[in-house]
Amino acid sequence: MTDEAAPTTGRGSSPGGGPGWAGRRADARRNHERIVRAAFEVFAEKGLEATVPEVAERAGVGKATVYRSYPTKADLVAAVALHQLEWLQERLAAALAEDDAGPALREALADMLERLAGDCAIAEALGAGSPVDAALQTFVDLLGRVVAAARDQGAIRADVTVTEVRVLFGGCSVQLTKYGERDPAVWRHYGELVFNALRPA
Amino acid sequence: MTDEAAPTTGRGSSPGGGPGWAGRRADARRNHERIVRAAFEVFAEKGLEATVPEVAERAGVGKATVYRSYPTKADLVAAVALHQLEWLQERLAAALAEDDAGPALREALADMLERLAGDCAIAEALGAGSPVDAALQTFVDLLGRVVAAARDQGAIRADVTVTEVRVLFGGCSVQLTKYGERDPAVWRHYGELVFNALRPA
DNA sequence: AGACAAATGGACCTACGGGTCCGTTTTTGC
DNA sequence: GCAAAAACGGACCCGTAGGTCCATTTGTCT
Repeated sequence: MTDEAAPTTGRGSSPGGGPGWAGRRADARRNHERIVRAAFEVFAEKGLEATVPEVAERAGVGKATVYRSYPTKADLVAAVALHQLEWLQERLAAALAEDDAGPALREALADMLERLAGDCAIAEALGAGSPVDAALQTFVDLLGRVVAAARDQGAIRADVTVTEVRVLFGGCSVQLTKYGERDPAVWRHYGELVFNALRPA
Repeated sequence: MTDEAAPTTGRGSSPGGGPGWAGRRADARRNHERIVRAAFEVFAEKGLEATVPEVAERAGVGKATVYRSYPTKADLVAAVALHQLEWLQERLAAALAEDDAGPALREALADMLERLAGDCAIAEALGAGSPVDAALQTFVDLLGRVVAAARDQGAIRADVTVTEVRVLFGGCSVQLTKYGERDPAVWRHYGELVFNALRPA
């Protein structure tokens, strides 16, 4: 049953792009759309503790329909997180292309946190042992390169590690979510704080 | 005798030296000790997701015995968190007594994180909506005073808020726990990073 | 030692969430 | 319009964890 449709490792969750979705029935594709959107909303509002039935109800479909597209809850989370991760990676790639690595990192951090405002799912999934470990690796690699560039230019301390940035960045996400902070401007501000933490003495 | 001291349905979920413990049987008090210690260990190792049966087993007692002292799991968590919170508050009080507010804050942050190394329970409970809200208020008040002092002396930026410190501090705790970092020295280092984030431009 | 209350712990109940099954409905190709 | 295939979704199973009950044990007091 269900051949390549089930993204066991969180694969072709992007609608319209996956070739595996070619032969699918129209209503199936439509429902799939709604499920992803519902999952994003629900996880954003209530965190990863939100239940699959909850997502199903929000999407207006049955539990089984959700499980057909995503065999396990982790797959569903991964799909949502992956969507955001892609955006973050693009943002980091853009930062990497800039000349002044310091401001590039600073703005990237602010932009990324602003983007994550109110999105528990990715925030919690950014930690270790998440269901998107593979994709996370790419993200971390990119982040590492941006950090290295800033370090080489002396914009941040010479002993700053990617892990440090990750911890501070992820920590802010989780905490802001916990506090129910929804204002993107505030999230953005924390991006600057994180950058400040890295500045040379 | 000993009938005057709340014979049945003990109820009191907040032990810890209260007068209500006077007439208790010796073994009861001893078990209670073990339960608290076990809860601390288990929560520290596995986070708040650890189960009550797990704590009971570690303590070498039955589930019901745990529930007799702490009617609900939240009470148990609160007891453990409270213990750590007291230490943190004392540390902040000490910082408040120092002259140089900047270094005082910096060292306090480092000491506190060092103390929290590997202790998921308090880390997770430090967020909003925790079962120790009341005690947390005191903690936040104290932290606020230390921050204010540092701010007044120009050791940190003039627009730093307690919330910012709390978010960064709590964020580090949660993330470091998630990553399984156990080295107190590393935790300590993050305390310095947090302080750095607050420095004036 | 003996008796009584305090304390214990294993059996038990219940709620809930992840995940599956299968009869029914909807698309689609002819 | 019709049949086959695809998709649906409500009913169902199961494991787990919070919380309760009561027969039995154990400490304490005389």
